[in-house]
Amino acid sequence: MKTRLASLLQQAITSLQAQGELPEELTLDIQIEHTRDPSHGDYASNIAMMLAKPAKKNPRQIAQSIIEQLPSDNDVLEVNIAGPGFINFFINPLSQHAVIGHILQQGIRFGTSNIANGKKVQVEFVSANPTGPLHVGHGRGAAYGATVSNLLTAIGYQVHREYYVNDAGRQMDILATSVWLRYLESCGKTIEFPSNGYKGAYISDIASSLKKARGDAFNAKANDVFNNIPADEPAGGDKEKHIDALISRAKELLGHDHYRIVFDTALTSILGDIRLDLEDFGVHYDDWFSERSLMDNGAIERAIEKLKASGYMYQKDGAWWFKSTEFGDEKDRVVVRDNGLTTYFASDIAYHLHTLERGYDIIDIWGSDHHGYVPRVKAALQAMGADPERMKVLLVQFAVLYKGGEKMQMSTRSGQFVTLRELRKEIGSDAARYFYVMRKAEQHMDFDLDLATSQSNENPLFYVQYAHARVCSVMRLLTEKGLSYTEADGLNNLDKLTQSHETALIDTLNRYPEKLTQAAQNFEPHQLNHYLRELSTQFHSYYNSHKFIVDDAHLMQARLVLINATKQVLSNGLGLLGVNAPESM
RNA sequence: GCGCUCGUAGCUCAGCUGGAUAGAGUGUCGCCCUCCGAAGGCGAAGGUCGUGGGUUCGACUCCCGCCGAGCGCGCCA
Repeated sequence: MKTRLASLLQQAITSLQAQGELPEELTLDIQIEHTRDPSHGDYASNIAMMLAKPAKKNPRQIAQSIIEQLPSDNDVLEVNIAGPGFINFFINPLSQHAVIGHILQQGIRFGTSNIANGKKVQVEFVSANPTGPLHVGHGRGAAYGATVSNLLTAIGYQVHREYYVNDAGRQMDILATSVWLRYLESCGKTIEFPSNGYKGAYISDIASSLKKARGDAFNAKANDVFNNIPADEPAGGDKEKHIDALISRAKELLGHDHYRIVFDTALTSILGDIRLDLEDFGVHYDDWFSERSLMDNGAIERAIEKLKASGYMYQKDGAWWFKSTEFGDEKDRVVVRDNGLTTYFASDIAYHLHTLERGYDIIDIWGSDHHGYVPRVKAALQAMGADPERMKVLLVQFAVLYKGGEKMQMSTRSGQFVTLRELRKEIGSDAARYFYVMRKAEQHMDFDLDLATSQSNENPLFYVQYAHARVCSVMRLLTEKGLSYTEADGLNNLDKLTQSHETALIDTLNRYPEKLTQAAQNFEPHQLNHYLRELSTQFHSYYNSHKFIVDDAHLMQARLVLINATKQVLSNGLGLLGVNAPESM
């Protein structure tokens, strides 16, 4: 309907231009919006006010001229001027009713489109270091990324969901060493556990399963382990130097093969746990991309060569630097360290290049604490001749957890955090998925555990699910009464739906496709979330003021057709959010 | 100090990319079940949109200053 009205306006303006009433040269951006106030009609355009300046005329006068030139349309009942120069359109309610038939006919596909025309895009999200279980902070990125992926798919993108696994680097070495030290403890050794090691209970679990599977294969004497290791922080030393020395010692005492076994056992165990967690959370991936594979197959080396060839690399203090400042970054960045090892940045450059080369545009979903990282990656892509616009970073603020009114501090290292698994156990996947995308992603979010766990009506998810279940309940009752539902009959009697509750509900159903499109294009699941809330509100209100199962058979079928269409849209929307639409509660 | 993000009802947050009288939920206070599920509905109260300027027909929205919050500023990832 919007595009139809825009086209009508376009025609009117064109003929006014031909008559010399409006200047020939105009850059038109015809905006049609839904009115907020029903007394302003169904749709409104501000085009007359936008034309006021170039035409050097009073907006109301322009609006009058446009209306006079407007081609007639059977579904446009009335057009008038209001306020400073708005053009308000009143639409034939019967034309709005047609949406009900569309919804029932298209079913789960209603609202989807192909406006992206199959464009390939990769959404990379969560990608937490496999050094521990996912916590509630990761949960928001998971829910957001999965939902954004669903939304993009719904408007015709070919979406590739990917988890970038940081299975290389120092953090992983710290993990492996932490496991090994716990393993030594399980062998009866007395260990002073490093302050910078991973202290979670899951480390000991991995260590004891290693002990069970391999016996004493990795055993060592405590003296050999700690001999000549610089002091830890509590002992007045440097915790970083302490842990680095322990890593070297672990590699030395275990030898390459055994160290690798400890390392891979830890990695496999934790990553397996993460995968399971995400699956249970309804978050699915097309690929789990290994950082180490980039090293093994030479992709990092190739990327570095490409950067060097671009002329934006230089050597200083024994390291290779990338001149990211040339592209607006705050400072230049090290790509190859003076010890010859590549940085995480180098891996990331190779990873992004690799993705672009496979034909995907990139959507990275990162915690907002990584925002400073964006310019350098874009700079690298640009230096290598790629279009940085093909990479988009969506930042997600961490949710701050509250319990008993107290803010909960979280740290993976110390092992003190609420895991995603615990959260799901307490409030269920549906509530967690819904809660996480209730707010705009870059907005700080307070996640009140007491509220979410209260299972009460304070939880907005129940409200939406309840609307869906209520329709199902009505249909069950219909059957119990020995009555039947005849869709065709209902669709033939839509003109009986004239109550204000009914026209309002139909109007909201009409908005679903554009709402979905908008939510997808702006990467804003919360818009869909709010829409579903609004749709539910109108349904509940309708439910309370009118009975659906009435004596007038035609009216009853018309109403049943309307509430079934509502149920379909609720189900479609909840589905995109990764939430169940229950038949009963 | 510099950079990014953000300040909207008591609380948690929307505000359709510059439009008409700034909206929801929650909380508080009134009502509504002989009735398809009251996990519901109807109504009331609640605001200097952090603050001071600017841009224009028109600003919560765009620009600048200030105040306040979070994050970032490693040859860590």
